[in-house]
Amino acid sequence: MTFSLTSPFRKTFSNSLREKGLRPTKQRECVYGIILDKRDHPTADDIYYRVKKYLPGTSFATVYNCLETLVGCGLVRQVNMDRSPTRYCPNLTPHAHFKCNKTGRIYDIQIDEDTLSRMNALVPQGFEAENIDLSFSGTGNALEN
Amino acid sequence: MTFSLTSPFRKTFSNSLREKGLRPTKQRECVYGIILDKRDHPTADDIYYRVKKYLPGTSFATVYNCLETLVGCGLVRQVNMDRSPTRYCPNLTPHAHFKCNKTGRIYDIQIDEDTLSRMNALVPQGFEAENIDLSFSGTGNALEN
DNA sequence: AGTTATAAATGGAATTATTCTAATTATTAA
DNA sequence: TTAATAATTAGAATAATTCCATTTATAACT
Repeated sequence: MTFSLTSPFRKTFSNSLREKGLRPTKQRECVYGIILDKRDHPTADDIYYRVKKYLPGTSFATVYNCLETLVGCGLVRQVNMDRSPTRYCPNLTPHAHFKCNKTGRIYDIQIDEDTLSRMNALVPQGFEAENIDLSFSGTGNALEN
Repeated sequence: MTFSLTSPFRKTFSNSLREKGLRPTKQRECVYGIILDKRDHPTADDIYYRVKKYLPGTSFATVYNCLETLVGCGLVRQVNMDRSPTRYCPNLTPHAHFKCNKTGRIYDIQIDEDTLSRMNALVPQGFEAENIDLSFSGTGNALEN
């Protein structure tokens, strides 16, 4: 059994790939579906084991390849916190991340327009920011811990 | 020949270490001096080769050990951009980093109090941020490139 | 449908930054 | 000056990721 995207996601998925002349393979669909599914910022390793349940023949290289492709198409984003393994996130709105040092869990934090533009205003003349990255670490939601 | 800190830095250096019951060794002084010297955000690798000029017997493990110690004492800060090697920075004021994708160079960007407090205000109730990290990447200072 | 050209997937080896380990050397306190 | 402890050392180990050569799947064209 393969991991099937629901219709609107499937459309976004194949359109984004086709726009770049790339093929919507079942491995790519599965990886994308898994990232959309739990939204728990899984690592490549996490994704690998989840993909295996649907497509047992999948290799690590494929997971990395798929992730690179999905990132390249703008379908998912990489989240890097310090030197820990890269995590993947389907939330494409401007947001920051908060990592709880106790649980390792990562939370999305929305950034309002005003704060976002202030942050962008920090960039000096002559510099052109393509990417902005804001992250926090500390102790997470006391209620959940 | 060893790398000697100028008097005010040397004092900060040995005080910070002694406060934690750690020894101000020549390797630690050298690593710290090198980070203060060029302020170009060197990697452990960069630091290793620079240290070797002064203390040829120094090993990689020592460089990593020294860096860990210096970070632990709050004398230097780690700068992580994506998955690239960790860089080290003696600037302890609140500041962001800008990485030029063309040259690889990293620039410090000051963060004003107002913007900083707005960023901190993004953290939701129940979360306690110990660390905040803001970084940009894109194309750097056109005049310098 | 069948062929062909090309893109993607695969398994395993290689790479890279970093950490660990056990033995040696240096520093500090008594 | 010695003893206790901390730091350094060389090299092995690890972990995440990338590379490579081969096989398989996909899409375009008969």
